[in-house]
Amino acid sequence: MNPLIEQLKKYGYLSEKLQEEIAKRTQFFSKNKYEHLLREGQIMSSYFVISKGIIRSYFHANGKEVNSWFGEENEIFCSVLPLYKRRPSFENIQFLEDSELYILSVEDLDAIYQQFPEFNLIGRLLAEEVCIIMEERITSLHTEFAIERYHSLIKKQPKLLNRINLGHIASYLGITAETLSRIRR
Amino acid sequence: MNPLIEQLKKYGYLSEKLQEEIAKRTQFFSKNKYEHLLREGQIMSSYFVISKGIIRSYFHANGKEVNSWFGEENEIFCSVLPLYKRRPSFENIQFLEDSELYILSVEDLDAIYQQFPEFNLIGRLLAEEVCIIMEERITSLHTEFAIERYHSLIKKQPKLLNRINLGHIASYLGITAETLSRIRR
DNA sequence: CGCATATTTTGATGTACATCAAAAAAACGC
DNA sequence: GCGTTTTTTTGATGTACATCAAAATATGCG
Repeated sequence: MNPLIEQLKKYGYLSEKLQEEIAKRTQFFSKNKYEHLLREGQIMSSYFVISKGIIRSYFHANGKEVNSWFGEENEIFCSVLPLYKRRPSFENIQFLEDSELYILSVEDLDAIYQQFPEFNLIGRLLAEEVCIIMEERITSLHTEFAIERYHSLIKKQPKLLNRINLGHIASYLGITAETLSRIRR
Repeated sequence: MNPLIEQLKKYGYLSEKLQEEIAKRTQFFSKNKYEHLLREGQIMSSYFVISKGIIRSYFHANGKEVNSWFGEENEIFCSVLPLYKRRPSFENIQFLEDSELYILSVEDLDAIYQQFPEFNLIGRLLAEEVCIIMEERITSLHTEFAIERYHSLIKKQPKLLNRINLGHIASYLGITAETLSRIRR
Protein backbone atom coordinates (compact mmCIF):
# COMPACT_ATOMS: atom_id res chain seq x y z
CA MET A 1 0.00 0.00 0.00
CA ASN A 2 1.44 3.30 -1.15
CA PRO A 3 -0.46 6.28 0.24
CA LEU A 4 0.87 8.53 -2.50
CA ILE A 5 -0.64 6.33 -5.18
CA GLU A 6 -3.88 6.15 -3.23
CA GLN A 7 -4.08 9.93 -3.23
CA LEU A 8 -3.14 10.27 -6.88
CA LYS A 9 -5.83 7.77 -7.86
CA LYS A 10 -8.42 10.27 -6.64
CA TYR A 11 -7.60 12.42 -9.66
CA GLY A 12 -7.83 9.81 -12.39
CA TYR A 13 -6.90 6.42 -13.70
CA LEU A 14 -3.33 5.18 -13.21
CA SER A 15 -2.27 2.21 -15.30
CA GLU A 16 -0.57 -0.75 -13.62
CA LYS A 17 2.72 0.19 -15.24
CA LEU A 18 2.43 3.77 -14.09
CA GLN A 19 1.60 2.66 -10.55
CA GLU A 20 4.64 0.40 -10.54
CA GLU A 21 6.83 3.24 -11.71
CA ILE A 22 5.51 5.58 -9.02
CA ALA A 23 5.87 2.87 -6.38
CA LYS A 24 9.45 2.22 -7.43
CA ARG A 25 10.32 5.89 -7.07
CA THR A 26 8.44 6.63 -3.87
CA GLN A 27 10.63 7.17 -0.84
CA PHE A 28 9.55 6.53 2.72
CA PHE A 29 10.75 8.61 5.67
CA SER A 30 10.28 8.67 9.42
CA LYS A 31 10.74 12.06 11.01
CA ASN A 32 10.75 13.29 14.58
CA LYS A 33 8.72 16.12 15.98
CA TYR A 34 10.28 19.50 15.12
CA GLU A 35 12.40 18.14 12.27
CA HIS A 36 12.10 19.91 8.94
CA LEU A 37 11.18 18.52 5.56
CA LEU A 38 12.06 21.73 3.77
CA ARG A 39 13.76 24.96 4.70
CA GLU A 40 13.49 28.31 3.01
CA GLY A 41 16.07 28.84 0.30
CA GLN A 42 16.06 25.17 -0.68
CA ILE A 43 14.94 24.07 -4.10
CA MET A 44 14.55 20.42 -3.21
CA SER A 45 10.95 19.62 -3.80
CA SER A 46 8.36 16.91 -4.11
CA TYR A 47 4.84 15.77 -3.82
CA PHE A 48 4.34 14.02 -0.51
CA VAL A 49 1.73 12.36 1.67
CA ILE A 50 1.91 12.00 5.44
CA SER A 51 0.71 8.60 6.60
CA LYS A 52 1.16 9.54 10.24
CA GLY A 53 1.75 12.90 11.84
CA ILE A 54 1.12 16.53 11.11
CA ILE A 55 3.04 19.39 9.55
CA ARG A 56 3.01 23.12 9.38
CA SER A 57 4.33 25.34 6.65
CA TYR A 58 5.65 28.69 7.78
CA PHE A 59 7.69 31.58 6.51
CA HIS A 60 9.27 34.67 7.98
CA ALA A 61 7.65 38.09 7.70
CA ASN A 62 8.37 41.20 9.76
CA GLY A 63 10.81 39.17 11.83
CA LYS A 64 8.21 36.63 12.88
CA GLU A 65 7.21 33.15 11.86
CA VAL A 66 3.92 33.08 9.99
CA ASN A 67 2.10 29.80 9.42
CA SER A 68 0.78 29.38 5.90
CA TRP A 69 -0.88 25.97 6.12
CA PHE A 70 -1.19 22.75 8.10
CA GLY A 71 -1.08 19.25 6.70
CA GLU A 72 -2.70 16.15 8.14
CA GLU A 73 -2.73 12.50 7.16
CA ASN A 74 -3.70 11.28 3.72
CA GLU A 75 -3.63 14.45 1.76
CA ILE A 76 -1.22 15.19 -1.02
CA PHE A 77 1.00 18.25 -0.56
CA CYS A 78 3.77 20.14 -2.19
CA SER A 79 5.62 23.38 -1.83
CA VAL A 80 4.27 25.33 -4.76
CA LEU A 81 7.21 27.54 -5.68
CA PRO A 82 9.97 24.89 -5.73
CA LEU A 83 7.81 22.21 -7.31
CA TYR A 84 6.08 24.30 -9.95
CA LYS A 85 8.80 26.82 -10.71
CA ARG A 86 12.04 25.23 -9.47
CA ARG A 87 12.60 28.36 -7.47
CA PRO A 88 13.96 28.47 -3.92
CA SER A 89 11.29 28.01 -1.32
CA PHE A 90 10.34 30.92 0.91
CA GLU A 91 8.51 28.55 3.19
CA ASN A 92 9.66 26.00 5.75
CA ILE A 93 7.88 22.73 6.34
CA GLN A 94 8.16 21.30 9.83
CA PHE A 95 6.73 18.24 11.56
CA LEU A 96 4.71 18.98 14.67
CA GLU A 97 4.47 15.32 15.70
CA ASP A 98 6.62 12.27 15.07
CA SER A 99 5.63 11.54 11.50
CA GLU A 100 5.91 9.14 8.59
CA LEU A 101 5.67 10.19 5.01
CA TYR A 102 5.96 9.15 1.39
CA ILE A 103 7.79 11.37 -1.03
CA LEU A 104 8.02 11.63 -4.78
CA SER A 105 10.87 13.98 -5.64
CA VAL A 106 10.62 16.51 -8.41
CA GLU A 107 13.30 14.62 -10.38
CA ASP A 108 11.31 11.40 -10.15
CA LEU A 109 8.17 13.28 -11.01
CA ASP A 110 9.81 14.69 -14.14
CA ALA A 111 10.97 11.25 -15.15
CA ILE A 112 7.41 9.99 -14.77
CA TYR A 113 6.01 12.85 -16.84
CA GLN A 114 8.55 11.93 -19.55
CA GLN A 115 7.78 8.26 -19.50
CA PHE A 116 4.02 8.54 -19.01
CA PRO A 117 2.79 11.75 -20.68
CA GLU A 118 -0.76 10.84 -19.71
CA PHE A 119 0.29 11.56 -16.14
CA ASN A 120 0.08 15.26 -17.06
CA LEU A 121 -3.67 14.90 -16.72
CA ILE A 122 -3.27 13.97 -13.05
CA GLY A 123 -0.75 16.76 -12.59
CA ARG A 124 -3.14 19.20 -14.18
CA LEU A 125 -6.06 18.18 -11.99
CA LEU A 126 -3.87 18.34 -8.91
CA ALA A 127 -2.74 21.88 -9.71
CA GLU A 128 -6.31 22.88 -10.50
CA GLU A 129 -7.39 21.56 -7.10
CA VAL A 130 -4.68 23.65 -5.45
CA CYS A 131 -6.08 26.70 -7.27
CA ILE A 132 -9.53 26.09 -5.83
CA ILE A 133 -8.16 25.78 -2.30
CA MET A 134 -6.03 28.89 -2.69
CA GLU A 135 -8.92 30.89 -4.07
CA GLU A 136 -10.92 30.13 -0.93
CA ARG A 137 -8.03 31.19 1.23
CA ILE A 138 -7.68 34.45 -0.69
CA THR A 139 -11.35 35.23 -0.30
CA SER A 140 -11.19 34.44 3.39
CA LEU A 141 -8.21 36.73 3.99
CA HIS A 142 -9.71 39.41 1.77
CA THR A 143 -13.17 39.71 3.26
CA GLU A 144 -13.56 37.89 6.57
CA PHE A 145 -13.01 38.99 10.15
CA ALA A 146 -10.66 36.97 12.29
CA ILE A 147 -13.52 35.12 13.96
CA GLU A 148 -14.96 34.07 10.61
CA ARG A 149 -11.58 32.84 9.43
CA TYR A 150 -11.34 30.89 12.68
CA HIS A 151 -14.68 29.21 12.07
CA SER A 152 -13.78 28.44 8.47
CA LEU A 153 -10.61 26.74 9.65
CA ILE A 154 -12.18 24.55 12.31
CA LYS A 155 -14.87 23.60 9.84
CA LYS A 156 -12.31 22.52 7.26
CA GLN A 157 -9.73 20.97 9.58
CA PRO A 158 -11.61 20.17 12.81
CA LYS A 159 -8.94 17.86 14.21
CA LEU A 160 -6.33 20.58 14.07
CA LEU A 161 -7.38 22.13 17.38
CA ASN A 162 -6.47 18.97 19.28
CA ARG A 163 -3.10 18.65 17.65
CA ILE A 164 -1.71 22.14 17.26
CA ASN A 165 -1.34 24.91 19.79
CA LEU A 166 -3.36 28.06 19.53
CA GLY A 167 -0.35 30.24 18.84
CA HIS A 168 0.16 28.38 15.58
CA ILE A 169 -3.51 28.66 14.69
CA ALA A 170 -3.50 32.39 15.41
CA SER A 171 -0.51 32.88 13.16
CA TYR A 172 -2.28 31.06 10.34
CA LEU A 173 -5.33 33.27 10.84
CA GLY A 174 -3.19 36.39 10.70
CA ILE A 175 -3.83 37.47 14.29
CA THR A 176 -2.00 37.25 17.61
CA ALA A 177 -2.44 34.48 20.17
CA GLU A 178 -4.01 37.04 22.52
CA THR A 179 -6.66 37.99 20.00
CA LEU A 180 -7.46 34.36 19.26
CA SER A 181 -7.87 33.70 22.97
CA ARG A 182 -10.36 36.58 23.24
CA ILE A 183 -12.22 35.49 20.10
CA ARG A 184 -12.71 31.98 21.43
CA ARG A 185 -14.19 33.11 24.71
CA MET B 1 -3.05 35.92 -35.39
CA ASN B 2 -4.86 34.33 -32.50
CA PRO B 3 -3.87 35.92 -29.18
CA LEU B 4 -5.04 32.87 -27.27
CA ILE B 5 -2.63 30.63 -29.14
CA GLU B 6 0.13 33.20 -28.65
CA GLN B 7 -0.41 33.04 -24.90
CA LEU B 8 -0.66 29.25 -24.80
CA LYS B 9 2.61 28.93 -26.72
CA LYS B 10 4.38 30.49 -23.75
CA TYR B 11 3.76 27.28 -21.83
CA GLY B 12 5.01 24.78 -24.37
CA TYR B 13 5.04 23.46 -27.89
CA LEU B 14 1.78 23.33 -29.81
CA SER B 15 1.77 21.22 -32.98
CA GLU B 16 0.36 22.70 -36.19
CA LYS B 17 -2.66 20.43 -35.96
CA LEU B 18 -3.30 21.44 -32.37
CA GLN B 19 -2.99 25.12 -33.26
CA GLU B 20 -5.47 24.65 -36.09
CA GLU B 21 -7.90 22.95 -33.75
CA ILE B 22 -7.63 25.73 -31.17
CA ALA B 23 -7.96 28.39 -33.86
CA LYS B 24 -11.07 26.68 -35.22
CA ARG B 25 -12.69 26.70 -31.80
CA THR B 26 -11.65 30.16 -30.66
CA GLN B 27 -14.46 32.69 -30.52
CA PHE B 28 -14.01 36.41 -30.91
CA PHE B 29 -16.17 38.96 -29.08
CA SER B 30 -16.47 42.71 -28.88
CA LYS B 31 -17.90 44.03 -25.65
CA ASN B 32 -18.88 47.44 -24.41
CA LYS B 33 -17.75 49.06 -21.20
CA TYR B 34 -19.75 47.75 -18.22
CA GLU B 35 -20.93 44.62 -20.01
CA HIS B 36 -20.33 41.32 -18.26
CA LEU B 37 -18.48 38.27 -19.47
CA LEU B 38 -19.61 36.17 -16.54
CA ARG B 39 -22.05 36.59 -13.68
CA GLU B 40 -22.11 34.81 -10.35
CA GLY B 41 -24.15 31.64 -10.40
CA GLN B 42 -23.23 30.86 -13.99
CA ILE B 43 -21.25 27.77 -14.89
CA MET B 44 -20.37 28.92 -18.36
CA SER B 45 -16.63 29.09 -18.45
CA SER B 46 -13.56 29.42 -20.57
CA TYR B 47 -10.00 30.46 -20.99
CA PHE B 48 -9.83 33.88 -22.56
CA VAL B 49 -7.45 36.60 -23.64
CA ILE B 50 -8.29 40.28 -23.99
CA SER B 51 -6.72 41.81 -27.06
CA LYS B 52 -8.05 45.25 -26.19
CA GLY B 53 -9.60 46.53 -23.00
CA ILE B 54 -9.56 45.79 -19.32
CA ILE B 55 -11.65 43.71 -16.93
CA ARG B 56 -12.30 43.37 -13.26
CA SER B 57 -13.46 40.30 -11.40
CA TYR B 58 -15.62 41.00 -8.38
CA PHE B 59 -17.88 39.20 -5.95
CA HIS B 60 -20.31 40.17 -3.23
CA ALA B 61 -19.36 40.05 0.45
CA ASN B 62 -21.07 41.78 3.36
CA GLY B 63 -23.46 43.42 0.93
CA LYS B 64 -20.67 45.06 -1.05
CA GLU B 65 -18.82 44.46 -4.27
CA VAL B 66 -15.26 43.27 -3.70
CA ASN B 67 -12.76 43.23 -6.56
CA SER B 68 -10.71 40.07 -6.73
CA TRP B 69 -8.48 40.79 -9.73
CA PHE B 70 -7.95 42.96 -12.80
CA GLY B 71 -7.09 41.73 -16.27
CA GLU B 72 -5.22 43.62 -18.97
CA GLU B 73 -4.28 42.85 -22.54
CA ASN B 74 -2.43 39.71 -23.58
CA GLU B 75 -2.71 37.61 -20.51
CA ILE B 76 -4.62 34.39 -20.31
CA PHE B 77 -7.43 34.27 -17.76
CA CYS B 78 -10.14 32.03 -16.46
CA SER B 79 -12.62 31.88 -13.67
CA VAL B 80 -11.13 29.15 -11.50
CA LEU B 81 -14.20 27.58 -9.95
CA PRO B 82 -16.31 27.12 -13.09
CA LEU B 83 -13.40 26.11 -15.31
CA TYR B 84 -11.62 23.77 -12.93
CA LYS B 85 -14.57 22.37 -11.02
CA ARG B 86 -17.62 23.01 -13.19
CA ARG B 87 -19.18 24.73 -10.22
CA PRO B 88 -21.22 27.94 -10.38
CA SER B 89 -19.07 31.03 -10.26
CA PHE B 90 -19.18 33.25 -7.21
CA GLU B 91 -17.43 35.95 -9.15
CA ASN B 92 -18.54 38.37 -11.84
CA ILE B 93 -16.30 39.46 -14.68
CA GLN B 94 -16.98 42.88 -16.10
CA PHE B 95 -15.36 45.02 -18.78
CA LEU B 96 -14.20 48.42 -17.62
CA GLU B 97 -13.48 49.66 -21.14
CA ASP B 98 -14.81 48.77 -24.56
CA SER B 99 -13.01 45.50 -25.11
CA GLU B 100 -12.21 42.74 -27.53
CA LEU B 101 -11.46 39.21 -26.52
CA TYR B 102 -10.81 35.68 -27.66
CA ILE B 103 -12.51 32.83 -25.86
CA LEU B 104 -12.04 29.10 -25.68
CA SER B 105 -15.07 27.60 -23.97
CA VAL B 106 -14.79 24.79 -21.45
CA GLU B 107 -16.59 22.46 -23.85
CA ASP B 108 -14.11 23.21 -26.62
CA LEU B 109 -11.27 22.89 -24.16
CA ASP B 110 -12.50 19.44 -23.13
CA ALA B 111 -12.75 18.39 -26.75
CA ILE B 112 -9.17 19.51 -27.28
CA TYR B 113 -7.96 17.61 -24.22
CA GLN B 114 -9.67 14.51 -25.64
CA GLN B 115 -8.24 14.88 -29.08
CA PHE B 116 -4.78 16.09 -28.05
CA PRO B 117 -3.90 14.54 -24.68
CA GLU B 118 -0.49 16.22 -24.85
CA PHE B 119 -2.33 19.49 -24.32
CA ASN B 120 -2.68 18.42 -20.68
CA LEU B 121 0.93 19.49 -20.27
CA ILE B 122 -0.01 23.05 -21.22
CA GLY B 123 -3.07 22.87 -18.98
CA ARG B 124 -0.94 21.67 -16.11
CA LEU B 125 1.64 24.43 -16.53
CA LEU B 126 -1.12 27.00 -16.77
CA ALA B 127 -2.74 25.83 -13.54
CA GLU B 128 0.66 25.71 -11.85
CA GLU B 129 1.27 29.31 -12.90
CA VAL B 130 -2.07 30.30 -11.38
CA CYS B 131 -0.96 28.64 -8.13
CA ILE B 132 2.19 30.76 -8.03
CA ILE B 133 0.24 33.96 -8.56
CA MET B 134 -2.34 33.01 -5.94
CA GLU B 135 0.33 32.12 -3.42
CA GLU B 136 1.76 35.62 -3.73
CA ARG B 137 -1.66 37.13 -3.25
CA ILE B 138 -2.24 35.01 -0.14
CA THR B 139 1.07 36.06 1.37
CA SER B 140 0.32 39.68 0.59
CA LEU B 141 -3.10 39.59 2.24
CA HIS B 142 -1.75 37.56 5.15
CA THR B 143 1.22 39.68 6.16
CA GLU B 144 1.25 43.08 4.50
CA PHE B 145 -0.20 46.41 5.51
CA ALA B 146 -2.49 48.18 3.07
CA ILE B 147 0.27 50.46 1.86
CA GLU B 148 2.54 47.52 1.10
CA ARG B 149 -0.22 45.77 -0.82
CA TYR B 150 -0.73 48.99 -2.74
CA HIS B 151 2.91 49.14 -3.71
CA SER B 152 2.93 45.47 -4.70
CA LEU B 153 -0.02 46.10 -6.98
CA ILE B 154 1.38 49.12 -8.79
CA LYS B 155 4.65 47.29 -9.20
CA LYS B 156 2.91 44.32 -10.78
CA GLN B 157 0.29 46.17 -12.81
CA PRO B 158 1.60 49.73 -13.17
CA LYS B 159 -0.79 50.71 -15.96
CA LEU B 160 -3.79 49.92 -13.81
CA LEU B 161 -3.77 53.28 -12.05
CA ASN B 162 -4.40 55.13 -15.29
CA ARG B 163 -7.25 52.88 -16.32
CA ILE B 164 -9.20 52.06 -13.19
CA ASN B 165 -10.60 54.33 -10.52
CA LEU B 166 -9.23 54.30 -7.01
CA GLY B 167 -12.40 52.89 -5.51
CA HIS B 168 -11.87 49.71 -7.48
CA ILE B 169 -8.22 49.55 -6.48
CA ALA B 170 -9.08 50.06 -2.81
CA SER B 171 -11.60 47.24 -2.96
CA TYR B 172 -8.98 44.93 -4.42
CA LEU B 173 -6.59 45.90 -1.64
CA GLY B 174 -9.22 45.18 0.99
CA ILE B 175 -9.54 48.77 2.21
CA THR B 176 -11.94 51.67 1.66
CA ALA B 177 -11.49 54.40 -0.91
CA GLU B 178 -10.97 56.87 1.94
CA THR B 179 -8.09 54.87 3.37
CA LEU B 180 -6.47 54.50 -0.03
CA SER B 181 -6.69 58.24 -0.55
CA ARG B 182 -4.94 58.84 2.78
CA ILE B 183 -2.29 56.22 2.06
CA ARG B 184 -1.42 57.80 -1.28
CA ARG B 185 -0.92 61.22 0.19
C1' DC C 1 -19.98 75.06 -22.47
C1' DG C 2 -22.43 74.11 -18.35
C1' DC C 3 -24.86 71.13 -15.46
C1' DA C 4 -25.28 66.52 -13.40
C1' DT C 5 -22.97 62.68 -11.76
C1' DA C 6 -19.14 60.12 -10.21
C1' DT C 7 -14.73 60.12 -7.93
C1' DT C 8 -11.47 61.62 -4.66
C1' DT C 9 -10.21 64.03 -0.58
C1' DT C 10 -10.65 65.70 4.14
C1' DG C 11 -12.27 65.55 8.93
C1' DA C 12 -14.32 63.46 13.15
C1' DT C 13 -15.09 59.43 15.42
C1' DG C 14 -15.55 54.24 16.04
C1' DT C 15 -13.79 49.39 15.97
C1' DA C 16 -10.92 45.23 15.12
C1' DC C 17 -6.95 43.82 16.32
C1' DA C 18 -1.84 44.64 18.02
C1' DT C 19 1.39 45.29 21.64
C1' DC C 20 3.26 44.87 26.14
C1' DA C 21 3.04 43.05 30.70
C1' DA C 22 1.83 39.70 33.80
C1' DA C 23 -1.02 36.06 35.80
C1' DA C 24 -3.07 31.51 35.24
C1' DA C 25 -3.09 27.08 33.36
C1' DA C 26 -1.19 23.26 30.99
C1' DA C 27 2.56 20.37 29.36
C1' DC C 28 7.05 18.54 29.93
C1' DG C 29 11.18 16.48 32.00
C1' DC C 30 13.52 14.26 35.61
C1' DG D 1 5.02 14.31 41.81
C1' DC D 2 7.29 18.56 41.57
C1' DG D 3 9.65 22.25 39.52
C1' DT D 4 10.52 24.24 34.91
C1' DT D 5 9.01 25.65 30.65
C1' DT D 6 5.49 26.51 27.42
C1' DT D 7 0.94 27.88 26.36
C1' DT D 8 -3.15 30.39 27.23
C1' DT D 9 -5.65 34.00 29.34
C1' DT D 10 -6.52 38.62 31.13
C1' DG D 11 -5.90 43.63 31.35
C1' DA D 12 -4.38 48.28 29.78
C1' DT D 13 -3.31 50.88 26.03
C1' DG D 14 -1.99 51.87 21.06
C1' DT D 15 -2.69 51.70 15.93
C1' DA D 16 -4.45 50.54 11.28
C1' DC D 17 -8.21 51.03 9.10
C1' DA D 18 -13.63 51.62 8.91
C1' DT D 19 -17.59 54.50 8.94
C1' DC D 20 -20.22 58.54 8.21
C1' DA D 21 -20.62 63.14 6.51
C1' DA D 22 -19.42 66.62 3.55
C1' DA D 23 -16.39 69.30 0.58
C1' DA D 24 -13.41 69.42 -3.47
C1' DT D 25 -12.35 67.73 -7.86
C1' DA D 26 -12.89 65.29 -12.05
C1' DT D 27 -15.77 63.20 -15.61
C1' DG D 28 -19.57 62.64 -18.62
C1' DC D 29 -23.21 64.34 -21.41
C1' DG D 30 -26.92 67.03 -23.65
